Amino acid sequence: MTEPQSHSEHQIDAEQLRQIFAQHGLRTTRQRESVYRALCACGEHPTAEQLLALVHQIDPEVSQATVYNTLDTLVECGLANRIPSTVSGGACRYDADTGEHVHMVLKDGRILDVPLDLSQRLIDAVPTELLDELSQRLGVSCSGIKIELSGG
Amino acid sequence: MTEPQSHSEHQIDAEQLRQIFAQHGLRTTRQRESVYRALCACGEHPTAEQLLALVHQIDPEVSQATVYNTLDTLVECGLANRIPSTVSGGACRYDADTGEHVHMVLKDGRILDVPLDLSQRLIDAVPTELLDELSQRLGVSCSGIKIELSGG
DNA sequence: TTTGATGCAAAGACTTTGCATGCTT
DNA sequence: AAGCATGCAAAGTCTTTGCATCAAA
Repeated sequence: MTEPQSHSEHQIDAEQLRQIFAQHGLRTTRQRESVYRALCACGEHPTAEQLLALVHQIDPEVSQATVYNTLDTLVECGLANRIPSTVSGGACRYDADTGEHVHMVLKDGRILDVPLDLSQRLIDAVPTELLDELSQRLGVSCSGIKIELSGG
Repeated sequence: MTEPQSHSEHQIDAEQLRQIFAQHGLRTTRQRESVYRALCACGEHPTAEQLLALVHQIDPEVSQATVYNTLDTLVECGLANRIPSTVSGGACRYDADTGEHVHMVLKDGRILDVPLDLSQRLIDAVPTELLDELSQRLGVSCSGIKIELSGG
């Protein structure tokens, strides 16, 4: 029934990753590659702690601090998204799929991806003219829209 | 231009508040009333720390721990909403307006309310049939939808 | 009077940071 | 060789909790 989503079929190989890091003035390290690979391979949206466990399966010599630092790096490079926790003080989750898509937050805290076609249709359903009107009335420009579903 | 929103013209008086607490098996205390009043009076969406400062203006004898506890209580009673921070480890913000409305998160971390009429139109723009289709495909029922805009 | 609620401080969860060492460039 | 990145542990931020005291019902 609940088939796992994985539309982040990592289109980024080692060489492209190196280039992206370089474009941001960053070095390519074994740890950064491991963290990124583990995140891409993970069907779910892991917390930093869960991700460390996954990373250790392929590279035991990575510290938790480096996972945190690297996740910040990946987010800055546009290689990952940070998903804030919905509960007080809860851990953020991370997503290697930076394409615009919708999440569904389950009661147990897990987060499912909404299939790309449905995500697109949901986002497209929001009329641009509403956002324009809003920008005018609030006096600030609207630069993004995020839709989040809840379910269980 | 950027006129402050305040469509939470606290429709709840002291007596109604008491009743709501009672319905949840909770006592009405001076601290709970103060925290709720301060939250309603606050045009912005304060953090727990900011709210303590506001509460102290009308009732200096309230502790930070009680503000945290009371905010949990208010959320459970449906008297407030918790808005998770968008940054790692950031403080949650709270909103006395529990009606369905859209938030716009500014780059500086502040959160604006989208005027009720626009919020409604944004939410209504999402087609129900898409959510139905999604529920079927993911095998979970969709119980809520949240739209968040970003701007600055 | 009987609990539930508070205040304080300590503990807990999550994340960041300082510094010496190592590795990428 | 130069300097960024790592690992470790400590510190920092936000939130919850244990326990004695207080107050609502």
